[in-house]
Amino acid sequence: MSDTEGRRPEIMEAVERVCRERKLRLTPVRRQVLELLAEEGKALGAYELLRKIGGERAAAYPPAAYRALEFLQRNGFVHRVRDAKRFVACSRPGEPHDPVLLVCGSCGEVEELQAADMGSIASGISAECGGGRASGIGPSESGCFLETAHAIEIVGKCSPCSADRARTEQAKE
Amino acid sequence: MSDTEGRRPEIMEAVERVCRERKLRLTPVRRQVLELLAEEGKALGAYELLRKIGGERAAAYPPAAYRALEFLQRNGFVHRVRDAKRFVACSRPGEPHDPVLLVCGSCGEVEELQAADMGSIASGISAECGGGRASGIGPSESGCFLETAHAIEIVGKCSPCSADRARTEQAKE
DNA sequence: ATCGTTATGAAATAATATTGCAATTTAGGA
DNA sequence: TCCTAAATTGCAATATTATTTCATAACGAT
Repeated sequence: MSDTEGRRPEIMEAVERVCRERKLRLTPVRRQVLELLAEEGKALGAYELLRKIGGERAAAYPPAAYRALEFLQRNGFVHRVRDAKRFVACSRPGEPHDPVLLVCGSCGEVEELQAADMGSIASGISAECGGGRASGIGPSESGCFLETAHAIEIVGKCSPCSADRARTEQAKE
Repeated sequence: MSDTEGRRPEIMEAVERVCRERKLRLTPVRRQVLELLAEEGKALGAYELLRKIGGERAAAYPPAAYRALEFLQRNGFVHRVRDAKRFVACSRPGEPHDPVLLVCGSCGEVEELQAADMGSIASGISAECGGGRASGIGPSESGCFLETAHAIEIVGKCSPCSADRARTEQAKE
């Protein structure tokens, strides 16, 4: 169901390697947050993580979670799912890729796709001003638009939720 | 700079027409919220709108804004910019289109593009299960993913902010 | 006119996220 | 080894965004 479900060891290993290479400090809190996300294999909220990492006490200390998440995000180990106000472990930590997050508007499930074409379109938008306008995206009025590390999110309805909906509609008759 | 700047009359007229056609109730609060968004021509937060629509009193009453925004959104007159936690008037109210919102991560400016190819890729993802997989996006592991009315957002850096950044970098030398 | 639906008023509170400052730890150079 | 600058953490307070609940009012179709 999820991209990272059951891949915790693999993901942790990859992240540890990257941190060694880039001399990043994967401190206990940061590691724990990442482990939780990789383990669960789904998007979790900051306060959900807080409750998990420290019992009652840490639950009252939001910045701990946000700081760890900020670090993990900045280094490409975690994606922030803005639509769902959640965070999800990256399925390809450290590797260059073009993530597209499919967010279910009903249940909040998030799936990470790798989208070559989507990425190239985004690059088209974000390429040098006036250039790279392939793919039918028109010129931006405000000119140049540089893409950052943010993932593109697409909100829709996942398979189980679509099924639920169909069942509900049917039940109405 | 913005898509709707200076287009308030045009937009209001279009929305009024659509509401008549579809028998939607464009009540005073809803109209006022839309007018503000169309007038400003940029994305505004719910509490910003609240302060504008009712002085001190209404400022204390969030649901008024959220309810109006929910109506406007549901009917395609306003886009919710989740990344920026803002709302922006749709540049093509009532018309079928494939909006892509370019959100500046620095200043929060939002620009609405019409993206035929982006739209078709999204449709590819969201088409009937197993079908419509053009454009290089692979099949979703979770199967079918139906697109909703949500706009796709791409976060980057707008032209002025890029210039600011360049100037700052230069200043450091 | 009345009934069901839809919209508004109001208070409270939930959920998410940030700021500022002090204390500590760490990495790297003198 | 010691020192220093930078990064990280602890902690309190608070800001910002969004929703829930219940009651009242307006609307629109019969």
